[in-house]
Amino acid sequence: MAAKPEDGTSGIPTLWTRPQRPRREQPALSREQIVTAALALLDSDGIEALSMRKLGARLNAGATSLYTHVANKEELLALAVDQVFAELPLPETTATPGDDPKVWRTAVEGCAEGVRAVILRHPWMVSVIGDVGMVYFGPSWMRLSEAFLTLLETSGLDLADANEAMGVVIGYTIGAATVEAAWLSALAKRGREEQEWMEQLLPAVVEATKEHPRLHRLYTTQVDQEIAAGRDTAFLSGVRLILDGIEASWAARSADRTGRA
Amino acid sequence: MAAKPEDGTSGIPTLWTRPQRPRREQPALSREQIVTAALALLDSDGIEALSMRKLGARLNAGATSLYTHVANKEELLALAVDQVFAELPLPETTATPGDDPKVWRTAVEGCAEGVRAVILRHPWMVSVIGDVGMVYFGPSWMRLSEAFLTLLETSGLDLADANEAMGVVIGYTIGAATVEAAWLSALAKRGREEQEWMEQLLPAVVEATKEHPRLHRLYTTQVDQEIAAGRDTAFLSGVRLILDGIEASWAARSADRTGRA
DNA sequence: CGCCGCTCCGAACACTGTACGGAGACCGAA
DNA sequence: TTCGGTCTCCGTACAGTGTTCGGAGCGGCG
Repeated sequence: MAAKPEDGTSGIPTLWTRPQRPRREQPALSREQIVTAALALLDSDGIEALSMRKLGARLNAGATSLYTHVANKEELLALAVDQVFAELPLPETTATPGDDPKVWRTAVEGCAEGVRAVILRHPWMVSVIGDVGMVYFGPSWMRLSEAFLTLLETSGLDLADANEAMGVVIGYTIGAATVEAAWLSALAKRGREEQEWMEQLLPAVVEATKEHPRLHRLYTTQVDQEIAAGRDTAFLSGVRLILDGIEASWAARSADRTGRA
Repeated sequence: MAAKPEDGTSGIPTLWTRPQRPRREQPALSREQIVTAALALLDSDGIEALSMRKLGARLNAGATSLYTHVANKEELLALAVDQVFAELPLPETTATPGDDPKVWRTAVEGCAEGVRAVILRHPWMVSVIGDVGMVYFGPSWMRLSEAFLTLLETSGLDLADANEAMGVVIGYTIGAATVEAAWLSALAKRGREEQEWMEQLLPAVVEATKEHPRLHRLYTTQVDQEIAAGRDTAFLSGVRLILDGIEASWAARSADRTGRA
């Protein structure tokens, strides 16, 4: 009875009104294209909005067409994560062993802040980072690691120490950003602003912490200034704390070496 | 024609052969029961094996019965996560301000190791921790935080500093454990042992790091001793690094206070 | 007795990821 | 030119998924 909408043909496809597939100038779909479209979808509508069908539709393609360019949804997500890390500017690596610690410290701080920012900018990453264990062998992440190690090594650490230091800084960064992003996207999902949510939730939390005096004090006195802007500086001072530790143990170790020699 | 298997009745249910619902001695299903069953399923078969139907089946119940005790799958997962953190022994809080730093340091180390261990013991947590931002208001986590803060505060930090210190340690712990667990469960999903996977994958990775000299060196020389046992000590030394930083800035700050007074 | 509230659940809905087979387009060889 | 092969795209189909809804059986209360 009714013709399909948007079709312009009668119900039964005849010889004359056949779909007329698009001419193939060039493959029309590419892995890069797919990944960037996926990224756009993820950023705008979040992780649970990404389905192969919706993604296909965005590219004017069928869902199953994607599978000629990407093995899996999982692989697609891994590619997306790597793509995100590609945004990061690499730390500059101009430090030399004699330098003021400030030089490499600020470089490391900047790097950590960059990773955190990238995660907060794409909050869906936290629901994905646990599933794609192989990201750490992706090209973008490798580039970043290499630059990071270069920075630390040219500042005087040997490779093993540099690796350890990187592990600590990156570990902290990922953990802190994960916690923050989880919190933020929990808020976003419920469609609240951080401020007003706090106003509504805090009383309940405070009530629930009757027998946790320290948490109670924390929430009643601290939290107002910890919101939003406070998170940035809190993160940064965490990094600085870690850098203090690294610097101290580094100093101790190189003193040990020279003292022994 | 064929009667349903296991049914013992003919095809059409008559007055006599009616299902005979189980008598209701007591509600037969409870939130706790559901959560523990979910935990068992998650631990044995991983995150993607948990579906409401399978979980129901394990409890000799229909899938939809679960919804009278739990609002969502998401809420169920949040409960499971909280349940897992309930496993943790709380740190002992017997430190006093004058004590040898070793006292609170080892307590903090133990606490961090506990959190990490719990995550590694339930690797599915990492695919879930990013989605349930509210865990940090769950009772178990609150208990843990309170104990942690108590420990630090009775050791001489004021609450704000204690909170910052806790943030750093916990952040690092979650991040490091996330990375480890993601890696481990990526291995597990492919059904390989860590050792043999390394043997197969490493050459490829080393090959892929031709233009990343530091990563190259790292993988060719370091990795063998970083496997398995090495990860524990690597994590611990990371925590120690952080504690160095905390202790230093703590000393500096209290010196500042007494000097000023 | 009727009525309410609670628990359990079968059926159904709207979607999901992905395997498969086929259709058309391109290209190089015969 | 024609033929075969390869590559890309995709309609269909399958085996699930989370969740809603209406109803059924039950216990207890009036």
